[in-house]
Amino acid sequence: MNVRPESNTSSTPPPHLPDEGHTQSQSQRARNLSHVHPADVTLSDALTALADPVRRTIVKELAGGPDWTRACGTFDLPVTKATRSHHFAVLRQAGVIEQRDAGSRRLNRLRRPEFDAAFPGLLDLVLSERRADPGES
Amino acid sequence: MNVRPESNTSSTPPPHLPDEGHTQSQSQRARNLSHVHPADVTLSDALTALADPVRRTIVKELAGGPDWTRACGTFDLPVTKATRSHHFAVLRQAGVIEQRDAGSRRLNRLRRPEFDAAFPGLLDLVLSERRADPGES
DNA sequence: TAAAGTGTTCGACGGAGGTCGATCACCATG
DNA sequence: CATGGTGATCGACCTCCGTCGAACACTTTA
Repeated sequence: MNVRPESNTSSTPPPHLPDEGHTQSQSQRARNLSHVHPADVTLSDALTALADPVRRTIVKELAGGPDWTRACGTFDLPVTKATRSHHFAVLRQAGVIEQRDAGSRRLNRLRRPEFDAAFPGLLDLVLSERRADPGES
Repeated sequence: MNVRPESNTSSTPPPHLPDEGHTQSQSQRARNLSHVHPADVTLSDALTALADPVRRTIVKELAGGPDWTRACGTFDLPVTKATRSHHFAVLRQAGVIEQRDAGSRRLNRLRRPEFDAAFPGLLDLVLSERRADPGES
């Protein structure tokens, strides 16, 4: 699963449009923010995305509060901001989260209903996992 | 996830006993056959095991027939028997399958009820995935 | 404009894991 | 006992990916 933005070399164009018909005042950074709808995500990518403990921590923390209330930097993760940014990109490309720029910060939202529709029970499985577990593989 | 048999160096001994109280005539090869109950498997290991497309093919083929009817060599997989053996070991250590020796062959069984109890919906997700998909990641 | 805060990108590194050929162990059959 | 079949094990190779520091881009605030 390549995360780089120029890796959109898929043979079949994705059917789900980003629904950004509004030519609203969009920040510069948001232009590089490509999203993938859960319906266009393979099971391989979904499982791979959620197989990482750091990414599951993000998902669980995100589910603990309302949408659009957590910026990337507010998560308690044992990695640097570079790795952090990487994990958020993977989750975004796997259709797990949605991101939106708010000033200099990037707010997040768990795509609960869409992802549940595409992979029923998978998010519940992650959210029912007990917190922390620092010694796991 | 180490698969080697001597890697049983876990700090906490697993609670689920293999239930092999029968001192029945057991083949020599079966002595090296260590199983892990799905209840003792972490979500990380479960997701990692099912994230591989070859292993998901095994699971899907296994679900297509009755228990104990498919030997390891009867699966249609695009890998050599060495890699094949590796994947079966990973699935066994993740509590997904159970294996039993029958003569010179090793028969397999999908641990449907136990695994469903430990990770509800996960197997259904895999089994509902469309077959083949040779070009996926 | 300068400085601080937030997040991404880049290049590099290291470990984990999927893959293979070769070999070995066990079982069945002649 | 010899042969063939099945599957595990070993060592090696190679790709993928999680990780980091450094640099960069954008935004806000002083």
